[in-house]
Amino acid sequence: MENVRELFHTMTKRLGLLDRNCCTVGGIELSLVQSHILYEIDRMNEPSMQQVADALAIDITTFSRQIQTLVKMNLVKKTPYPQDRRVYILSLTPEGKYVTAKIDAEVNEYLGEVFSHMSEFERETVLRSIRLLNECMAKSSVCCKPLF
Amino acid sequence: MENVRELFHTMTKRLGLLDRNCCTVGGIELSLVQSHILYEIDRMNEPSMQQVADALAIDITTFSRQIQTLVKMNLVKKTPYPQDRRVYILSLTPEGKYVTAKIDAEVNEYLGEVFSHMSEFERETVLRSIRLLNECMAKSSVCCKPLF
DNA sequence: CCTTTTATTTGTAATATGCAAATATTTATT
DNA sequence: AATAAATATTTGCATATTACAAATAAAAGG
Repeated sequence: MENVRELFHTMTKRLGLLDRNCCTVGGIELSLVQSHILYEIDRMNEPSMQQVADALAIDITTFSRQIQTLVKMNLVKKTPYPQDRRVYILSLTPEGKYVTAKIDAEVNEYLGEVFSHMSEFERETVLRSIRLLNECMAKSSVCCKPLF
Repeated sequence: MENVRELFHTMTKRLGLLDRNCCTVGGIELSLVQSHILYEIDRMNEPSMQQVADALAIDITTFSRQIQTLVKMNLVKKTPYPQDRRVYILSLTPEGKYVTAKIDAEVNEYLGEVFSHMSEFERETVLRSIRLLNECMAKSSVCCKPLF
């Protein structure tokens, strides 16, 4: 199957770099992990700690401390969940929303630039390919299946 | 541009998980970073410390210590470079080669399984898409350009 | 020669990680 | 209802990772 792994390796390396370069907003500097946490919280619907940690495959104890940091930075809010008092619901503060949106815009701008080197047809093909790849990864029993 | 970032986010998250799950060979447990270092050393031609660190965009001081660990684990060999005595050439020990090959096989097996959920045509399309994407990222001035 | 640049290592301090155990609360079982 | 088992989250602790600044050593330039 030729150099498939190299293809993927190159891609993830570059996308990872892009991701890393998009972690600074104004005066605030985030780690990659922190930026991913904000992204997930924004995307999920009133998630609990455990749910976000699972979605990111981060150990819950590490996650707990990361959240403490993000709360101190005033980017994340922890709300006790009345129906189950063991649980905390996570949400973004206005500042957290702003930062997350800013990062999102930056990533999208970069991706837009990358796609600007393609024709409309190529762009559609690439996006369809990634969608298909994601579906197949979800189907696969080897790795991602149990989590997503 | 729709949910492009989400598409990429999902993909990199899953590929990252796959990568993480492929770091244990026999009794040896590697961190993700260490597995990437072995991969790069294997791929590059008699690289120096600096070259590998640059390729992986790892800070050279961090890299230096990672290499010390890998040398202690008997996976990597550092050879002084006669033409420039500041430089060390990195290579894999037989054990390092074995571990690297094993990881490679495991990753490829997983990728093969993912692709098994596609038709031949889809598979070709996806691989062509990733190749194209890599080319366009290389062209882009926003992020990866200077490094690769 | 002497200064500057480059490759690598070490000092040090901050941060991240994850296992084990603690705490609090809910659910299940008797 | 009382007790046991399960779940969500936090802390203790030991280790690993990270990166800036400075040290060392060798090469290159003037």
